[in-house]
This record gives sequence, C-alpha cells and structure tokens, in this order.
Amino acid sequence: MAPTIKEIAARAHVSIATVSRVINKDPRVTKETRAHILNIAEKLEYRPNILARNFAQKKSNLIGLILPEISDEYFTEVIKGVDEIAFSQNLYTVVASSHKYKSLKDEVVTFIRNGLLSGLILLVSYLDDELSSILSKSHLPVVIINSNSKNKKFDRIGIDDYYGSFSMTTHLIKKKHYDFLSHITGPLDNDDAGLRKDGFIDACKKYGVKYVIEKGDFSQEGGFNACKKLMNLKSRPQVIFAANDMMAIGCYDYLKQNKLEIPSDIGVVGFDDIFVSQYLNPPLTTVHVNIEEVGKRAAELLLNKIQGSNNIPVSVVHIPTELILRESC
Amino acid sequence: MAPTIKEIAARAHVSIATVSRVINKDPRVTKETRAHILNIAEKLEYRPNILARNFAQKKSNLIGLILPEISDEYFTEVIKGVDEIAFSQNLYTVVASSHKYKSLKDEVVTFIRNGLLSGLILLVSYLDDELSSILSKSHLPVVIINSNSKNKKFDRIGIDDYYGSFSMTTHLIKKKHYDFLSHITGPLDNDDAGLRKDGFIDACKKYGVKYVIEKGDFSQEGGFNACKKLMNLKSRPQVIFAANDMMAIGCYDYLKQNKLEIPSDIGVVGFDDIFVSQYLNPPLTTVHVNIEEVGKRAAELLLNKIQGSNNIPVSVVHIPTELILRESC
DNA sequence: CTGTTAGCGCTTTCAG
DNA sequence: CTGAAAGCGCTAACAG
Repeated sequence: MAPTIKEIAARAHVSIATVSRVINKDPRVTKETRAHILNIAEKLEYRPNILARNFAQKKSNLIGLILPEISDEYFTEVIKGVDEIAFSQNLYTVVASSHKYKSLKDEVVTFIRNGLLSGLILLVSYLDDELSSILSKSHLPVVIINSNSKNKKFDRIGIDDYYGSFSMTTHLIKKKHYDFLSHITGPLDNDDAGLRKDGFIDACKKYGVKYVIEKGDFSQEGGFNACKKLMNLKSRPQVIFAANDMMAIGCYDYLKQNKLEIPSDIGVVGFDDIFVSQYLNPPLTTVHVNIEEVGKRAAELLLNKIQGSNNIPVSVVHIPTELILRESC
Repeated sequence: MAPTIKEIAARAHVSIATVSRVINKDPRVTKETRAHILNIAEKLEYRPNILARNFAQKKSNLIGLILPEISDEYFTEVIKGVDEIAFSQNLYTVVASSHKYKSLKDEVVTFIRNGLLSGLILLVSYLDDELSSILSKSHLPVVIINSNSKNKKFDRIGIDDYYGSFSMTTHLIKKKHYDFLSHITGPLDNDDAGLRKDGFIDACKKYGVKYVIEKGDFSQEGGFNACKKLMNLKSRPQVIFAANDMMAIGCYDYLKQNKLEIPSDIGVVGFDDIFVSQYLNPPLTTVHVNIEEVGKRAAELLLNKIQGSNNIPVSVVHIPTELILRESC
C-alpha cells in the first residue's frame, strides 16, 4: 500500500496536521520537525494522493481544453501551447474535441457541472448567448479563444484577423497591382471568417478596386468548389484570397486539374500559414498566425485567473499576424 | 451551493445509500423510489461530484496519454484517436508531452504515483528496462505504442514498419528496377527506425542489389544533411528511401537547392504519408500509416484492461501499412 | 429492497 | 509551533 500522511505521522511521532503542513510548505513548522518528517517521507517514497487532495480542497489540478472540429494543425499547436504552460505550473490538461454524439454545449456543461476542472479554455468559432450565459453562471475561470471583439465578458485571446486580411489585400492591390480581386470566405457563423472577410472588403473599398466574394467553409473541398465557381464567372478575378490555407489548397487542386497556372493565369493566397503551405507548388503567399502562441497566452491568462484574486479585470490578447510572401501571386 | 446526495436524500425521505444506488443504476431499488429520487434530483439539477466519487472509489475517470517530442501530425492523430474512444466511455484524456524540465521517466512516475489516472497510454520510441520495470511495478493498466516486438510484458500497439519498409524496397527494386538504393535511417535508438532499416536491408539482400545506409534523425534538417552526404558519394545511389516523410522533405530541399530533378536525377520515397506529402513537387511516393487508428486501438486496448478482469492475456495489435505510389520515383 | 455506518486521505479550523 | 477533530461527498459493506 502506498503510504499516507497518517503513516508518516505515526513514524515521525507527530500529528497528521503537521505532516500536512510540511507537505504543503506551510512555514509554521520548525526546521527540525520539517527535516525529520521530510526524511521519513522520502524513505517511504511518500506521494500525496491527488484524488484525496483535490476532494478535500474542492478543486482539481486539471484544466480543460475544449476544441471543436478544426483543422488538425491548429488543434495540435493549441494543445502544445496550453500544455507547455499548464504543465510548468503542475496543472494537467484534459483535452476534448467535439464529438458526434455530444454538442459543444453539452460537453461544456458536463465539464462545468461535474467539478472535475479548475479552469477551462474554450476554442469556439462563435460564442452564442446561451453558451455565454452557461459560462458566466458557472463560476469557473474561463478563457475563450475567439476573435470576436464584441465578446466582452470573458478573458479572450484572439487573432488579428482583420488587420492580417486588410494587409494582405492591400499588398495585393498596391504591390501586386491587381484590380479585380476575389475572396473565398469561411463559414458565415465563424468569427475569424467574418473578420477576414471584413478586412478584405474594407481594403478593396478603400482603394476602389473591383471584387467578388464566394462563400466557402474552410475545407479543402469548399475551396475547390468556390474556385470552380469563380473560374466560371464571365469576368474572372485576377487573384483569389482564400480565407484559410486549406481552401487555398483546394484552389490549387482545381486549377491544376484545369491546367491553369499559378500565378500567371491567376494568383492564389491564403491565411494561416500551415505547415504544408511552404511546400505547395508554387509556395503559397499567406498570412502567418502563431497558433502555439495562442495556446500559450490562453493558458497564461487562465492561470492568472485561477491563481489570482477573482477581481482581475477581463483581459484581451491579440495575437499579431504576419504577411508571408512566397510565389503564388 | 450545488446539491449533494444528502440533500436529495433529505427531500426524498430516504437514506443517502438509496440515492447513491439510484445514481449508480443499482437495480436493487424499486421503480417507485427510483422515479421519486430521480425526479427530485432533476429538479435540483443534481450532478454527482466527480472529485468525491473518484476519491471514494480510489480511481478516476481519467486516462493519461504521454507523448514524447514527436512530429506534430503524429501527435494530433494519436490524440484524436484516443480521445474519440475514451470519450465514448465517459473517460477523459489527460495529455502530456515531454517537457524540457522533466524527463519522460519522471513524468511517467509522477503520473503513476499521484494516482490521478486510471490508465496510461505511453508512446515511446524505445522502452528501456528501467521504464519497463517502473511500469510493471505500478499496477496501473498500461498500453504501449511502440513497434518493437521484443517487448512482451505490456499490451502493445505497433506499426508494421518492417513489412512496410520491405514492400517499399521490393517495389523500388522489382517495379522501378533500381539496383543501387540508399536509405536514410531515423535515430538509432528508435524502434520504428530500426525496423524500417531492417526491412530495407533485408529486401536489398534478398534481391542482391547494392545499397548504402546514411544515418538520419527523423528531422527535416537531418534528411537534408544525409541527402547531401549521399549526393557527394563518388558513386551515387539512384534512389533515396527516407525512413520518414519529414526527412524526404529535407531531401527535396537539398535537391532543389542543387538543381537536381526528382525523379529523373534521383528518386526519393518516404514513410508515414503525412498530410503534406501529397502536395510536394513531385508528390511523394511513401508508405501510409493510419495513425489515428493507432490511437483508437490503443484506447480500446486500455479500456479492456481497465474494465475487464486483470488476467486478460497481453495483446499486441499491429497496424498495417500501405504503399502509396505517387511521382517521386 | 432500504437504512446505518464507517471510512477514503487530506485540509483546515480551533485550541493550546 | 503543534495537535485534535471535524468533515469534504460519496461508496460500500453490513444489517435488517
């Protein structure tokens, strides 16, 4: 049997309270008794029972990370970032991705109600009122990864989608001298997609160039289909700005199938800078997002909330983006 | 305050034991009392306190998934597979990747000793005796993801590296008629790397073709450097079989820099079939491995151990591989 | 079928 | 500075 504080206490001829204090680095113990107890604990290879501790303290050493279905790469980077920060503070990360048989909302509710977690990081494409109210009612520290600035109730970490998209579009117009652009959007209810679209449109309007918008869904297939529609227009745009790289890849697929050359026949650019983008033929010009940083900052924010007093003001972090110029436009 | 079984019991005029039985679907309760209790529980929005339950039962609803540093894509796929199966059984997945300040061994020990987890899935490139004995001493259900068949003590799930490599090499020799091949290995202490190397060598020997081995490390840079050495040989091999796709990408980088054409100047093939491989120029011929399946099977094996009696014989699952023929050789 | 009771291992007042 | 004791919410014998 694994030793308990009771056993340590018996062998050290002290009370369990004192042992507990030593284990928890409570200063109100003399050096001598501390050393003595530590010595015995060491000998017995004592390790606190986390389950008991969590129960007694009514809090766990676990934080939850809930991810909706999302592109694989994004997924990994966020997990890595969160885990790195959490682990360094002796917290463990419980991941859950959305599953067919359970909605995101149910999953969140389950996690909140069962009291397993001490904090929650939630990656959502869109935060509706119901979810928002569920979250505020639970008094669990929560950090949202979402780029919509309307959301003011929670600590939030977002991507600078608007600016990234605006810069890319400006680059296309001012540096590449395109004057008829197109944009393939992400899903309409996705906040990142919305901001990217807005940035594109605003830049086009600012410089008075012609543009066309095609609806996509962030998937490779969606990009393929949108590209097809765009190429079948009576007057074709000169360049396609896909709202993410996966859709840009879909465009590459369609264009290759139809023997259209990038960038001579048409330019293609993306957003995200996923790993594959640099290896495409031609390498994809895109907007880089440091996703691991998103995860790290989210975890940091959460730890502040968990450890700090609970009247810290809501904070918002924006992860900057960066234009990556390659050869696809 | 969240309601407890005590409160439910009081309102229902029954004992807490009866409430507990109802919550745990113990059949020894009459329909009527069951309905009555359920009704009250519902009204109070009762949710069992998992922390208390875990503590009382001395087991948690958590399984651990420990991953060493590894290529991102591999990482994600395994997590997805494990989580999908675990979640369907109401178990949560705690992920931990190796960290600078903590060795894999320390991490495993921490997890085992603190009693947080009910089971552990361990992805290791090489299982040494020390780790092995730590694992057997803990009576925690463990499943290892590792391809070395010498390991007979644990449930294990491995990749059919040897066969995949042997097939690929055979294809290179018999179908593509190369008669001077080269292989860039992974790290020497990695079991998958070892098996891939063995498969390569055995096939070369079987057909009596000339070959050369260069040491790599599974990284893109390692592939680049190994490729360079190979290309500087007085007599150059006709094809490079990199032990994974990342190194094949490193080869692509080197060859492109040196204006060498694939496959006309030299063929390149890989192993893993990561996402990017199909988009390389030219698309990479490689050996496909279904990593998500690895994760799923690992989770299934673990759940069997956790739920089943503990005298289930050790089982070993091999995930098959598949040749993916594209245009790089 | 239902109730009583004794903990699980640890934290945390409250005394001393 | 240290000890005694209560109790976190639930499970699991054991009685009845």
